Amino acid sequence: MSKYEIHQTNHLRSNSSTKNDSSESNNEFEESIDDSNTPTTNDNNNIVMKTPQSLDDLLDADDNQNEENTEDNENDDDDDDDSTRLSIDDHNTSETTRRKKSTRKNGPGVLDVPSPDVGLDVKFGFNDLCPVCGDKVSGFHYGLLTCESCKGFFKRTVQNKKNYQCIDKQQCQIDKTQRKRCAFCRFKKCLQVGMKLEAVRENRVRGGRNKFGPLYRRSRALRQQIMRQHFVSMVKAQQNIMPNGNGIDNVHTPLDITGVSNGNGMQVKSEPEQPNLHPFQHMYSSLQNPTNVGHSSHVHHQNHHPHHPSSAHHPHHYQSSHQQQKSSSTSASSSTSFNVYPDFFNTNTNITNNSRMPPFQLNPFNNYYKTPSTTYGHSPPSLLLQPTSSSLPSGVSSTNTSTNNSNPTSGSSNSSSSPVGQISSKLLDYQISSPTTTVTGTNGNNSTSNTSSILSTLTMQQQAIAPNDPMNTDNHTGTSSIYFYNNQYLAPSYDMNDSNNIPEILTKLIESDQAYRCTEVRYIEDIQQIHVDLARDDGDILVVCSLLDKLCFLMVDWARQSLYFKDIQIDNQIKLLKAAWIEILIIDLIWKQCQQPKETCLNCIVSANGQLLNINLIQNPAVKKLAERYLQCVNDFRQLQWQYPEYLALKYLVLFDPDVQGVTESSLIEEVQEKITNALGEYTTDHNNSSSTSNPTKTSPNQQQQQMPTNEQEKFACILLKLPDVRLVGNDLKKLLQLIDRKHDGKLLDGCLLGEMLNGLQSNS
DNA sequence: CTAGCCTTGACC
DNA sequence: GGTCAAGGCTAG
Repeated sequence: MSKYEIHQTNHLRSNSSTKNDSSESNNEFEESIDDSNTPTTNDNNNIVMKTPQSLDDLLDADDNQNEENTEDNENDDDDDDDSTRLSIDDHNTSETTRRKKSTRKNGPGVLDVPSPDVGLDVKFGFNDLCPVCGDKVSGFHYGLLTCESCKGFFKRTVQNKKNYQCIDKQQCQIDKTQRKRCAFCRFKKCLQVGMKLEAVRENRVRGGRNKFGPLYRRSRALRQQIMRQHFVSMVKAQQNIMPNGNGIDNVHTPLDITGVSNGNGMQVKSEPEQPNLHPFQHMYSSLQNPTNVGHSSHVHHQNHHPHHPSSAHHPHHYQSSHQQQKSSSTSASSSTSFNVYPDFFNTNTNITNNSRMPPFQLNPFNNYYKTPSTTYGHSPPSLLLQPTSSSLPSGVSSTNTSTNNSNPTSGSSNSSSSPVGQISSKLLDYQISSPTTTVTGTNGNNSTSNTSSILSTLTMQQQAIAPNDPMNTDNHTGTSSIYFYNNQYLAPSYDMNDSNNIPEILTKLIESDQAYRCTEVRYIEDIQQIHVDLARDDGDILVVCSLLDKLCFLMVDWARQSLYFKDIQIDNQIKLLKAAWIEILIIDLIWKQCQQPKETCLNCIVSANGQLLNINLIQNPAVKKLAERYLQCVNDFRQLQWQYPEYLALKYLVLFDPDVQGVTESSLIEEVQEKITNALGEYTTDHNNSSSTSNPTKTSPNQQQQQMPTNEQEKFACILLKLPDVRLVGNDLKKLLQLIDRKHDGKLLDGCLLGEMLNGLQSNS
């Protein structure tokens, strides 16, 4: 079994193991997020009409310059799309017929060839495994590549409104041999990996195609690209071994990938029996709110009432969505969802009992945004570094902080106790509180504080610092950007002289990122002043949320200045960000932690503020499990010897998801995604250094199944296949934040960017 | 009930 | 007319 194959299998195991690790939370999470999404969003929509606005504002600054560049791209994309589709379809046309013939007898085969293909699969690692049970994939079914049996099982379950129960702890391992043992866990896993309820037709109409066609097509195209990279890697690896090329008789050249002999006289199908699913399309697109595409009634109900009373009272009782509907009217979703964290904040009556707090204090962020003399009023005095506060545009910040409900300096219509005003004032406060006195000075943007838009302020600051002059930052902050890089925040000190053999696109990404990091330094200083005290009864959740909120801000700031992204229409930018923000955030954190010596943070999460957070101090078991899962991700990436260009590419791949609902420039986005995918594949081929350290030196049983690449072609796949784990962590984090927010009647994150992202994701992801 | 195989039909 | 992802059928 190839590493690639192992990895995918392990991904499945990983899902299962993480389920074991956090089975309760996982399951509960799963229900609670759906549960919380809709009502919370509804609530917020009712209460906070402005929610998208601040994000809009953040992005609108570049609107003017981005409005005119889509048409050509769209045309180009269409061409690309067609060509991609052509190659695929051409290939499929010949292959499918043969496949149908062979699979009838041999079962659904990824490579459509009988036993000899096992060796081929092992060799290339391109075997597709059902994300539910690990059996061989027979095609796209209900949204993703699954095996025939899981397809049928899913169909029967949904059509017949099955009501399963788990006799164990809802943690049953689902694999090919045990998938019959627990229908409850099997169906749960079907949903987890992303099988779409709405793809099961209520009217049982046969034939035809569904609305997922384009998604499937893109998936295939991306999978083909992955395979192409594998072949390129394989060829290069072989050439390294046998420079004369004689050693690659059985290795397909990149040009052969749509139909080549494997050397055994067998036709190797590049697609759809391609490498593992592209993470973005199915495995990785799992656990999303089905609302995106949900049309059938049961989907609708699933979305709105996943947390039905029966599930709360009978944890082993799984109801079909239809049945959930029946019971949903009596569901107290809010209360039941909190059962996930029965002891969360229990001791903090000041927080949980909102009635004791004056209105503006219901939003604890006020404490952090509004305290005079510092942006973070709650921070321990020792951490209240003076440069920040002293560098605040005096008068601006002090005025801001002198009141809890207005931002006079903004001159904004938002300045009031309204949610919009809170957002603006908070972000502006954050913005201005950054040590950027030189920025405001150089740009003459005293007007900054007078502008009505947070974004315009941000834009002013962006313009103040020449983005391509890294040293500018030093002048402004008195702190070398290298200081931060060497302190391993996000961007390492990357020697562009090492850019030999780096794909041009990645070089551009690096340049873009490094330029941004220089402007980012001042914000990082701000963030580094935050101190989290996990020993607090509430886990210092307010500070954590404040930190995350600022990271959201940074992420938006980064994205809107990033290569390619700024060429996208603003409304699409918003959609992409809302869909990807949590994963980008997680990736950033993982990257940061990967830059630290492993020994220094074995059981610690390296927070964005540089603080080491010992997860053993986390009181809540579910949260602790989430932290452990996160650390597992960190460990996996660390073993991959994840490199800076790879990290950047991954962020871009997450961000540029053409399947985000409502995005209108999907072709352009897809083109970027493809470019980055190709570049990443090329880079991992040329710059792999993980093989020497890839021997699993696992320390825990759960990790034993995790596999790391032994060669470059597999590193590429392993990196991509880590995305599902990133998403799982991100989803759980979102659920946690939503639960906490709801625990505070939605006022904890009300009016801040984090809350906006959190509650706005429903319509986009 | 499972899962492999067959039929259907919108889409290309 | 081919594709392929739906639903249907049925032996085990």
